[in-house]
Amino acid sequence: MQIYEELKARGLLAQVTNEEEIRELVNNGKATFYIGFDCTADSLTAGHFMALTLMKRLQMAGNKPIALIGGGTTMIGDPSGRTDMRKMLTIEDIQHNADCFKRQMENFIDFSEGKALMVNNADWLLKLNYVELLREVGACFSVNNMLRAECYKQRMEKGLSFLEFNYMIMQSYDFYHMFQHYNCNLQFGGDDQWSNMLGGTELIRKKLGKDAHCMTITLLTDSQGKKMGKTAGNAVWLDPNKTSPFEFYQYWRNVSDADVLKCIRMLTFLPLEQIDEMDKWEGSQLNRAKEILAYELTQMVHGTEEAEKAQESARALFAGGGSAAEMPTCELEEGDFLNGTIDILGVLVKAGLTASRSEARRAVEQGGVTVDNEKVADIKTVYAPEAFAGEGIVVKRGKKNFKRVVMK
RNA sequence: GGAUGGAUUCCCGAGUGGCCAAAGGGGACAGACUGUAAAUCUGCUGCAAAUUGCUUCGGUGGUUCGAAUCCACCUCCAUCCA
Repeated sequence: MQIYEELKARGLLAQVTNEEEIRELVNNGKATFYIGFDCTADSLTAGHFMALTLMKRLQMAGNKPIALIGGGTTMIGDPSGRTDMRKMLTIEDIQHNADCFKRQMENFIDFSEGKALMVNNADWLLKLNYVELLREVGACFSVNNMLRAECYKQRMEKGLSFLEFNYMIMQSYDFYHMFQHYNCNLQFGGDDQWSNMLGGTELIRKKLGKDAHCMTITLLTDSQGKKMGKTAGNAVWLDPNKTSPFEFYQYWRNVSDADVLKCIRMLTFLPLEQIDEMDKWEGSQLNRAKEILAYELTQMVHGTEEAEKAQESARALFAGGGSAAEMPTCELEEGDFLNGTIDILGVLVKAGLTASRSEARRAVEQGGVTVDNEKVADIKTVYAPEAFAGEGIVVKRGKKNFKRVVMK
Protein backbone atom coordinates (compact mmCIF):
# COMPACT_ATOMS: atom_id res chain seq x y z
CA MET A 1 0.00 0.00 0.00
CA GLN A 2 1.38 3.37 -0.91
CA ILE A 3 1.48 6.32 1.40
CA TYR A 4 -1.46 8.22 -0.04
CA GLU A 5 -3.67 5.16 0.20
CA GLU A 6 -2.48 4.54 3.71
CA LEU A 7 -3.31 8.06 4.84
CA LYS A 8 -6.72 7.61 3.37
CA ALA A 9 -7.25 4.24 4.99
CA ARG A 10 -6.32 5.72 8.33
CA GLY A 11 -8.95 8.36 7.88
CA LEU A 12 -6.47 11.19 8.05
CA LEU A 13 -7.45 13.05 4.93
CA ALA A 14 -10.34 15.46 4.93
CA GLN A 15 -10.16 17.63 1.82
CA VAL A 16 -7.77 17.82 -1.10
CA THR A 17 -7.52 20.24 -3.99
CA ASN A 18 -6.59 17.74 -6.65
CA GLU A 19 -6.48 14.13 -5.65
CA GLU A 20 -4.73 12.75 -8.72
CA GLU A 21 -1.86 15.19 -8.64
CA ILE A 22 -1.36 14.98 -4.92
CA ARG A 23 -1.36 11.19 -5.00
CA GLU A 24 1.26 11.30 -7.72
CA LEU A 25 3.41 13.73 -5.75
CA VAL A 26 3.40 12.05 -2.37
CA ASN A 27 3.54 8.48 -3.57
CA ASN A 28 6.68 9.25 -5.50
CA GLY A 29 8.32 11.26 -2.78
CA LYS A 30 8.19 14.40 -4.87
CA ALA A 31 6.31 16.58 -2.49
CA THR A 32 7.84 19.37 -0.48
CA PHE A 33 5.08 20.19 1.90
CA TYR A 34 4.58 22.45 4.83
CA ILE A 35 2.43 22.60 7.91
CA GLY A 36 2.15 25.79 9.87
CA PHE A 37 2.16 25.91 13.66
CA ASP A 38 1.13 29.10 15.36
CA CYS A 39 2.98 29.40 18.62
CA THR A 40 0.24 30.52 20.95
CA ALA A 41 1.61 28.57 23.93
CA ASP A 42 4.97 27.36 25.18
CA SER A 43 4.38 23.74 24.31
CA LEU A 44 2.87 21.74 21.51
CA THR A 45 -0.33 19.91 22.33
CA ALA A 46 -1.90 16.59 21.58
CA GLY A 47 -3.73 18.45 18.85
CA HIS A 48 -0.47 19.23 17.07
CA PHE A 49 0.63 15.68 17.52
CA MET A 50 -1.44 14.38 14.67
CA ALA A 51 0.09 16.91 12.31
CA LEU A 52 3.53 15.81 13.48
CA THR A 53 2.78 12.15 12.85
CA LEU A 54 1.56 13.09 9.41
CA MET A 55 4.81 14.88 8.69
CA LYS A 56 6.68 11.84 9.84
CA ARG A 57 4.64 9.46 7.74
CA LEU A 58 5.22 11.53 4.64
CA GLN A 59 8.86 11.97 5.47
CA MET A 60 9.27 8.23 5.74
CA ALA A 61 7.77 7.95 2.28
CA GLY A 62 10.52 10.18 0.94
CA ASN A 63 8.81 13.53 0.92
CA LYS A 64 10.34 16.63 2.38
CA PRO A 65 8.51 18.31 5.22
CA ILE A 66 8.84 21.92 6.22
CA ALA A 67 7.68 22.86 9.66
CA LEU A 68 6.63 26.45 9.55
CA ILE A 69 6.69 28.17 12.89
CA GLY A 70 4.23 31.00 12.90
CA GLY A 71 6.30 33.69 14.56
CA GLY A 72 4.66 36.21 12.25
CA THR A 73 1.13 34.89 11.96
CA THR A 74 0.88 34.48 15.72
CA MET A 75 1.19 38.26 15.89
CA ILE A 76 -2.17 38.38 14.17
CA GLY A 77 -4.05 35.39 15.52
CA ASP A 78 -6.11 32.99 13.49
CA PRO A 79 -9.83 33.61 13.92
CA SER A 80 -10.79 30.22 12.45
CA GLY A 81 -12.98 28.19 14.72
CA ARG A 82 -13.06 30.87 17.35
CA THR A 83 -15.92 32.88 18.61
CA ASP A 84 -13.80 35.55 20.21
CA MET A 85 -10.52 37.25 19.54
CA ARG A 86 -7.36 35.63 20.78
CA LYS A 87 -5.33 37.29 23.45
CA MET A 88 -2.58 39.34 21.85
CA LEU A 89 0.85 38.00 22.64
CA THR A 90 3.97 40.05 23.04
CA ILE A 91 6.90 39.60 20.69
CA GLU A 92 8.95 38.14 23.54
CA ASP A 93 6.31 35.53 24.35
CA ILE A 94 6.03 34.53 20.73
CA GLN A 95 9.75 34.15 20.42
CA HIS A 96 9.91 32.07 23.56
CA ASN A 97 7.07 29.85 22.35
CA ALA A 98 8.67 29.43 18.96
CA ASP A 99 11.86 28.21 20.64
CA CYS A 100 9.93 25.70 22.72
CA PHE A 101 8.12 24.39 19.64
CA LYS A 102 11.37 23.99 17.86
CA ARG A 103 12.88 21.89 20.59
CA GLN A 104 9.88 19.62 20.80
CA MET A 105 9.67 19.08 17.07
CA GLU A 106 13.28 18.14 16.84
CA ASN A 107 12.56 15.16 19.05
CA PHE A 108 10.12 13.92 16.58
CA ILE A 109 11.06 14.82 13.05
CA ASP A 110 14.44 14.24 11.51
CA PHE A 111 15.71 17.69 10.59
CA SER A 112 19.12 16.55 9.48
CA GLU A 113 20.60 17.89 6.28
CA GLY A 114 18.14 17.82 3.40
CA LYS A 115 15.57 15.68 5.23
CA ALA A 116 13.39 18.43 6.52
CA LEU A 117 13.37 22.14 7.17
CA MET A 118 12.16 24.38 9.85
CA VAL A 119 11.41 27.98 9.03
CA ASN A 120 9.76 30.87 10.81
CA ASN A 121 7.40 33.15 8.94
CA ALA A 122 8.44 36.05 11.12
CA ASP A 123 11.50 36.16 8.87
CA TRP A 124 9.51 37.43 5.93
CA LEU A 125 6.18 38.61 7.28
CA LEU A 126 7.58 41.15 9.69
CA LYS A 127 9.54 42.86 6.96
CA LEU A 128 6.57 43.46 4.71
CA ASN A 129 5.72 46.99 3.79
CA TYR A 130 2.06 47.78 4.17
CA VAL A 131 1.36 49.74 1.02
CA GLU A 132 3.51 47.50 -1.10
CA LEU A 133 1.74 44.44 0.22
CA LEU A 134 -1.64 45.96 -0.44
CA ARG A 135 -0.73 46.65 -4.06
CA GLU A 136 0.97 43.34 -4.67
CA VAL A 137 -1.13 40.92 -2.73
CA GLY A 138 -4.18 42.79 -1.51
CA ALA A 139 -5.32 43.34 -5.06
CA CYS A 140 -5.59 39.57 -5.53
CA PHE A 141 -8.13 39.08 -2.78
CA SER A 142 -11.82 39.67 -3.05
CA VAL A 143 -13.35 40.81 0.19
CA ASN A 144 -16.68 39.45 -0.99
CA ASN A 145 -15.12 36.06 -1.34
CA MET A 146 -13.26 36.20 1.92
CA LEU A 147 -16.41 37.00 3.83
CA ARG A 148 -18.03 33.95 2.39
CA ALA A 149 -15.35 31.74 3.94
CA GLU A 150 -16.71 29.61 6.74
CA CYS A 151 -14.11 30.76 9.22
CA TYR A 152 -15.20 34.37 8.92
CA LYS A 153 -18.90 33.69 8.59
CA GLN A 154 -19.23 32.59 12.19
CA ARG A 155 -17.45 35.68 13.28
CA MET A 156 -19.69 38.03 11.37
CA GLU A 157 -22.17 37.72 14.19
CA LYS A 158 -19.84 38.17 17.12
CA GLY A 159 -17.49 40.64 15.52
CA LEU A 160 -14.24 40.34 13.66
CA SER A 161 -11.41 42.80 13.86
CA PHE A 162 -9.47 43.95 10.85
CA LEU A 163 -6.37 42.47 12.43
CA GLU A 164 -7.81 38.98 12.37
CA PHE A 165 -9.39 39.49 8.99
CA ASN A 166 -5.88 39.73 7.60
CA TYR A 167 -4.88 36.35 8.90
CA MET A 168 -5.96 34.64 5.71
CA ILE A 169 -3.82 37.00 3.67
CA MET A 170 -0.77 36.33 5.82
CA GLN A 171 -1.20 32.59 5.58
CA SER A 172 -1.71 32.84 1.84
CA TYR A 173 1.41 34.92 1.57
CA ASP A 174 3.32 32.25 3.47
CA PHE A 175 2.45 29.63 0.92
CA TYR A 176 3.29 32.01 -1.91
CA HIS A 177 6.64 32.75 -0.31
CA MET A 178 7.46 29.12 0.39
CA PHE A 179 6.41 28.11 -3.08
CA GLN A 180 8.94 30.48 -4.53
CA HIS A 181 11.81 30.09 -2.08
CA TYR A 182 11.57 26.50 -0.94
CA ASN A 183 9.85 24.82 -3.88
CA CYS A 184 7.05 23.98 -1.58
CA ASN A 185 4.18 22.64 -3.64
CA LEU A 186 1.83 21.30 -1.03
CA GLN A 187 0.33 22.60 2.16
CA PHE A 188 -1.17 20.56 4.96
CA GLY A 189 -3.26 21.79 7.80
CA GLY A 190 -6.24 21.15 10.01
CA ASP A 191 -9.61 20.95 8.40
CA ASP A 192 -10.47 24.34 9.85
CA GLN A 193 -7.65 25.86 7.81
CA TRP A 194 -9.16 24.99 4.46
CA SER A 195 -10.20 28.46 3.39
CA ASN A 196 -6.91 30.00 4.53
CA MET A 197 -5.04 27.37 2.55
CA LEU A 198 -7.06 27.87 -0.58
CA GLY A 199 -6.20 31.55 -0.32
CA GLY A 200 -2.60 30.52 -0.84
CA THR A 201 -3.19 28.43 -3.93
CA GLU A 202 -5.28 31.22 -5.42
CA LEU A 203 -2.55 33.73 -4.78
CA ILE A 204 0.06 31.51 -6.37
CA ARG A 205 -2.12 31.00 -9.38
CA LYS A 206 -2.82 34.68 -9.79
CA LYS A 207 0.71 35.90 -9.20
CA LEU A 208 2.73 33.11 -10.79
CA GLY A 209 0.26 31.26 -12.95
CA LYS A 210 1.25 28.00 -11.33
CA ASP A 211 -0.56 25.27 -9.46
CA ALA A 212 0.01 24.46 -5.83
CA HIS A 213 -2.00 22.05 -3.73
CA CYS A 214 -3.43 21.66 -0.32
CA MET A 215 -4.76 18.91 1.73
CA THR A 216 -6.40 18.97 5.13
CA ILE A 217 -6.20 16.55 8.01
CA THR A 218 -9.39 15.36 9.60
CA LEU A 219 -9.81 17.06 12.94
CA LEU A 220 -9.65 14.49 15.66
CA THR A 221 -13.02 14.70 17.33
CA ASP A 222 -14.63 12.34 19.80
CA SER A 223 -17.98 10.65 19.37
CA GLN A 224 -19.68 13.74 20.77
CA GLY A 225 -18.13 15.85 18.06
CA LYS A 226 -15.79 17.65 20.43
CA LYS A 227 -12.16 18.28 19.58
CA MET A 228 -9.93 15.78 21.28
CA GLY A 229 -6.77 16.56 23.16
CA LYS A 230 -8.37 18.61 25.88
CA THR A 231 -9.32 17.88 29.42
CA ALA A 232 -11.75 20.24 31.05
CA GLY A 233 -10.76 23.00 28.70
CA ASN A 234 -7.06 22.47 29.27
CA ALA A 235 -4.87 21.16 26.51
CA VAL A 236 -3.00 17.90 26.83
CA TRP A 237 0.57 19.08 26.42
CA LEU A 238 3.51 17.27 24.97
CA ASP A 239 5.84 18.94 27.43
CA PRO A 240 6.32 16.50 30.34
CA ASN A 241 6.50 19.41 32.76
CA LYS A 242 3.06 20.60 31.78
CA THR A 243 1.39 17.22 31.33
CA SER A 244 3.27 14.39 32.98
CA PRO A 245 3.77 11.18 31.01
CA PHE A 246 1.44 9.51 33.48
CA GLU A 247 -1.32 12.04 32.85
CA PHE A 248 -0.69 11.83 29.14
CA TYR A 249 -1.02 8.06 29.29
CA GLN A 250 -4.20 8.36 31.33
CA TYR A 251 -5.77 10.75 28.87
CA TRP A 252 -5.60 8.19 26.10
CA ARG A 253 -6.33 5.29 28.40
CA ASN A 254 -9.64 7.01 29.17
CA VAL A 255 -10.99 7.71 25.71
CA SER A 256 -14.45 6.31 25.20
CA ASP A 257 -15.13 3.00 23.49
CA ALA A 258 -16.44 4.68 20.39
CA ASP A 259 -13.18 6.55 19.85
CA VAL A 260 -10.38 4.08 20.56
CA LEU A 261 -10.03 2.52 17.17
CA LYS A 262 -10.29 5.85 15.42
CA CYS A 263 -7.46 7.16 17.58
CA ILE A 264 -5.31 4.11 17.02
CA ARG A 265 -5.82 4.35 13.31
CA MET A 266 -5.10 8.03 13.08
CA LEU A 267 -2.35 8.47 15.62
CA THR A 268 -0.29 5.33 15.96
CA PHE A 269 2.12 3.77 13.52
CA LEU A 270 0.80 0.27 14.07
CA PRO A 271 0.27 -1.59 10.80
CA LEU A 272 -3.21 -1.39 9.38
CA GLU A 273 -3.67 -5.17 9.36
CA GLN A 274 -3.13 -5.25 13.09
CA ILE A 275 -5.60 -2.42 13.58
CA ASP A 276 -8.22 -4.12 11.44
CA GLU A 277 -7.84 -7.14 13.69
CA MET A 278 -8.55 -4.98 16.77
CA ASP A 279 -11.54 -3.50 15.04
CA LYS A 280 -13.37 -6.75 15.77
CA TRP A 281 -12.91 -6.34 19.49
CA GLU A 282 -15.92 -5.55 21.57
CA GLY A 283 -17.03 -4.64 25.05
CA SER A 284 -14.45 -4.91 27.77
CA GLN A 285 -11.95 -6.22 25.27
CA LEU A 286 -11.67 -2.63 24.12
CA ASN A 287 -9.95 -1.91 27.38
CA ARG A 288 -6.97 -3.72 25.97
CA ALA A 289 -7.12 -1.51 22.88
CA LYS A 290 -7.11 1.56 25.07
CA GLU A 291 -4.03 0.32 26.82
CA ILE A 292 -2.31 -0.17 23.50
CA LEU A 293 -3.29 3.28 22.33
CA ALA A 294 -2.07 4.93 25.51
CA TYR A 295 1.17 3.00 25.52
CA GLU A 296 1.96 3.65 21.88
CA LEU A 297 1.38 7.37 22.08
CA THR A 298 3.22 7.82 25.36
CA GLN A 299 6.13 5.95 23.91
CA MET A 300 6.25 8.18 20.85
CA VAL A 301 6.08 11.36 22.84
CA HIS A 302 8.00 10.52 26.00
CA GLY A 303 10.03 7.45 25.12
CA THR A 304 9.82 3.77 25.99
CA GLU A 305 11.01 4.11 29.55
CA GLU A 306 8.40 6.68 30.50
CA ALA A 307 5.70 4.71 28.73
CA GLU A 308 6.59 1.60 30.70
CA LYS A 309 6.52 3.48 33.96
CA ALA A 310 3.19 5.11 33.18
CA GLN A 311 1.66 1.80 32.24
CA GLU A 312 3.00 0.11 35.32
CA SER A 313 1.67 2.81 37.62
CA ALA A 314 -1.70 2.80 35.93
CA ARG A 315 -2.01 -0.95 36.30
CA ALA A 316 -0.96 -0.77 39.94
CA LEU A 317 -3.53 1.87 40.71
CA PHE A 318 -6.47 0.51 38.85
CA ALA A 319 -5.91 -3.20 38.63
CA GLY A 320 -3.91 -3.81 41.79
CA GLY A 321 -0.43 -5.26 42.03
CA GLY A 322 2.68 -3.86 40.45
CA SER A 323 4.48 -0.77 41.56
CA ALA A 324 2.91 2.60 41.92
CA ALA A 325 6.24 4.28 42.40
CA GLU A 326 5.79 6.48 39.35
CA MET A 327 2.67 8.08 40.57
CA PRO A 328 2.79 11.86 40.84
CA THR A 329 4.23 12.83 44.17
CA CYS A 330 3.89 15.83 46.41
CA GLU A 331 6.26 16.76 49.21
CA LEU A 332 5.21 18.33 52.46
CA GLU A 333 7.41 20.64 54.48
CA GLU A 334 7.55 21.43 58.17
CA GLY A 335 5.71 24.67 57.56
CA ASP A 336 2.65 22.85 56.24
CA PHE A 337 1.93 21.56 59.71
CA LEU A 338 0.04 23.55 62.29
CA ASN A 339 0.63 22.50 65.88
CA GLY A 340 2.29 19.35 64.61
CA THR A 341 -0.58 18.15 62.41
CA ILE A 342 -2.15 18.80 59.03
CA ASP A 343 -5.81 18.11 58.31
CA ILE A 344 -7.13 16.16 55.37
CA LEU A 345 -8.35 19.33 53.65
CA GLY A 346 -4.89 20.77 53.86
CA VAL A 347 -3.39 17.62 52.38
CA LEU A 348 -5.80 17.67 49.44
CA VAL A 349 -5.09 21.29 48.65
CA LYS A 350 -1.36 20.89 49.11
CA ALA A 351 -1.31 17.90 46.79
CA GLY A 352 -3.19 19.88 44.18
CA LEU A 353 -6.04 17.40 44.22
CA THR A 354 -8.50 20.15 44.95
CA ALA A 355 -8.29 23.85 44.21
CA SER A 356 -9.50 25.11 47.57
CA ARG A 357 -10.33 23.91 51.04
CA SER A 358 -14.01 24.37 50.27
CA GLU A 359 -13.71 22.03 47.33
CA ALA A 360 -11.74 19.59 49.47
CA ARG A 361 -14.46 19.70 52.10
CA ARG A 362 -17.11 18.85 49.50
CA ALA A 363 -15.03 16.01 48.13
CA VAL A 364 -14.68 14.47 51.58
CA GLU A 365 -18.33 15.03 52.44
CA GLN A 366 -19.41 13.28 49.27
CA GLY A 367 -17.25 10.30 50.04
CA GLY A 368 -14.79 10.93 47.27
CA VAL A 369 -11.57 10.87 49.24
CA THR A 370 -9.51 7.89 50.31
CA VAL A 371 -6.13 7.67 52.00
CA ASP A 372 -4.26 4.41 51.45
CA ASN A 373 -7.54 2.94 50.23
CA GLU A 374 -9.42 3.85 53.40
CA LYS A 375 -12.32 6.19 52.89
CA VAL A 376 -11.98 9.43 54.84
CA ALA A 377 -15.36 10.37 56.24
CA ASP A 378 -14.50 13.17 58.63
CA ILE A 379 -13.26 16.51 57.36
CA LYS A 380 -11.51 17.02 60.68
CA THR A 381 -9.21 14.04 60.23
CA VAL A 382 -5.64 15.09 60.96
CA TYR A 383 -2.24 13.61 60.24
CA ALA A 384 1.07 13.87 62.03
CA PRO A 385 4.34 14.21 60.11
CA GLU A 386 5.16 10.55 60.84
CA ALA A 387 2.28 9.46 58.62
CA PHE A 388 4.17 10.76 55.60
CA ALA A 389 7.49 9.14 56.44
CA GLY A 390 9.14 6.72 54.06
CA GLU A 391 6.79 5.73 51.25
CA GLY A 392 4.27 8.28 52.47
CA ILE A 393 0.57 7.89 51.87
CA VAL A 394 -1.52 7.65 48.74
CA VAL A 395 -4.31 10.20 48.63
CA LYS A 396 -7.06 9.73 46.12
CA ARG A 397 -9.82 12.13 45.09
CA GLY A 398 -12.46 10.53 42.96
CA LYS A 399 -11.56 7.51 40.94
CA LYS A 400 -8.74 8.77 38.86
CA ASN A 401 -6.87 11.43 40.76
CA PHE A 402 -4.00 10.14 42.82
CA LYS A 403 -1.10 11.70 44.58
CA ARG A 404 1.54 10.17 46.78
CA VAL A 405 2.25 12.51 49.65
CA VAL A 406 5.59 12.27 51.42
CA MET A 407 7.70 14.28 53.81
CA LYS A 408 10.44 16.36 52.30
C1' G B 1 -18.71 61.04 14.54
C1' G B 2 -24.50 60.17 15.56
C1' A B 3 -28.65 56.89 17.36
C1' U B 4 -30.00 52.45 19.92
C1' G B 5 -29.13 48.05 22.74
C1' G B 6 -25.65 45.49 25.81
C1' A B 7 -21.57 43.79 29.73
C1' U B 8 -24.15 39.05 35.72
C1' U B 9 -20.40 33.48 38.67
C1' C B 10 -16.45 28.29 34.06
C1' C B 11 -20.20 29.14 29.63
C1' C B 12 -25.31 30.47 28.18
C1' G B 13 -28.83 33.19 30.74
C1' A B 14 -32.74 35.15 34.70
C1' G B 15 -32.71 38.99 38.24
C1' U B 16 -34.59 46.33 37.68
C1' G B 17 -33.79 48.67 45.94
C1' G B 18 -33.64 44.38 51.18
C1' C B 19 -36.43 37.58 51.03
C1' C B 20 -29.32 37.61 46.52
C1' A B 21 -23.56 34.01 46.95
C1' A B 22 -27.67 35.57 42.97
C1' A B 23 -33.30 31.28 39.24
C1' G B 24 -32.81 27.83 35.11
C1' G B 25 -29.76 25.18 31.64
C1' G B 26 -24.91 23.41 29.97
C1' G B 27 -20.22 21.95 31.52
C1' A B 28 -17.01 20.38 35.49
C1' C B 29 -16.54 17.59 39.92
C1' A B 30 -18.22 13.56 43.49
C1' G B 31 -21.41 9.09 44.57
C1' A B 32 -24.28 4.59 42.64
C1' C B 33 -24.07 1.18 38.40
C1' U B 34 -19.68 -0.58 35.30
C1' G B 35 -14.81 -2.29 32.06
C1' U B 36 -10.25 3.43 34.28
C1' A B 37 -16.10 3.25 28.47
C1' A B 38 -20.96 5.23 27.25
C1' A B 39 -25.91 5.93 28.95
C1' U B 40 -28.81 6.63 33.39
C1' C B 41 -29.94 8.23 38.43
C1' U B 42 -28.29 11.23 42.85
C1' G B 43 -25.47 15.00 44.96
C1' C B 44 -22.54 19.25 44.24
C1' U B 45 -20.51 23.78 41.87
C1' G B 46 -17.35 31.90 45.17
C1' C B 47 -13.77 31.81 49.53
C1' A B 48 -12.86 30.78 54.58
C1' A B 49 -11.11 29.90 61.49
C1' A B 50 -17.98 27.46 58.42
C1' U B 51 -25.56 27.20 61.80
C1' U B 52 -21.21 32.39 61.11
C1' G B 53 -18.02 35.78 58.39
C1' C B 54 -15.74 37.81 53.92
C1' U B 55 -15.34 39.00 48.58
C1' U B 56 -18.23 38.98 43.76
C1' C B 57 -22.79 41.04 38.89
C1' G B 58 -17.39 45.70 33.01
C1' G B 59 -14.47 50.15 35.89
C1' U B 60 -14.52 54.49 39.15
C1' G B 61 -17.23 57.68 42.13
C1' G B 62 -22.13 58.96 44.19
C1' U B 63 -27.50 58.49 46.27
C1' U B 64 -29.51 55.28 50.30
C1' C B 65 -30.14 52.50 56.81
C1' G B 66 -29.40 49.04 52.54
C1' A B 67 -27.19 48.71 45.43
C1' A B 68 -26.26 43.36 40.52
C1' U B 69 -30.63 46.65 40.58
C1' C B 70 -30.96 54.07 41.02
C1' C B 71 -27.51 58.48 39.31
C1' A B 72 -22.77 60.44 36.96
C1' C B 73 -18.48 59.65 34.33
C1' C B 74 -15.35 56.06 31.90
C1' U B 75 -14.01 51.35 29.18
C1' C B 76 -15.37 47.60 25.90
C1' C B 77 -18.98 45.12 22.46
C1' A B 78 -23.17 44.64 18.92
C1' U B 79 -26.80 46.85 15.44
C1' C B 80 -28.30 50.92 12.25
C1' C B 81 -26.69 55.74 10.07
C1' A B 82 -22.09 58.34 8.22
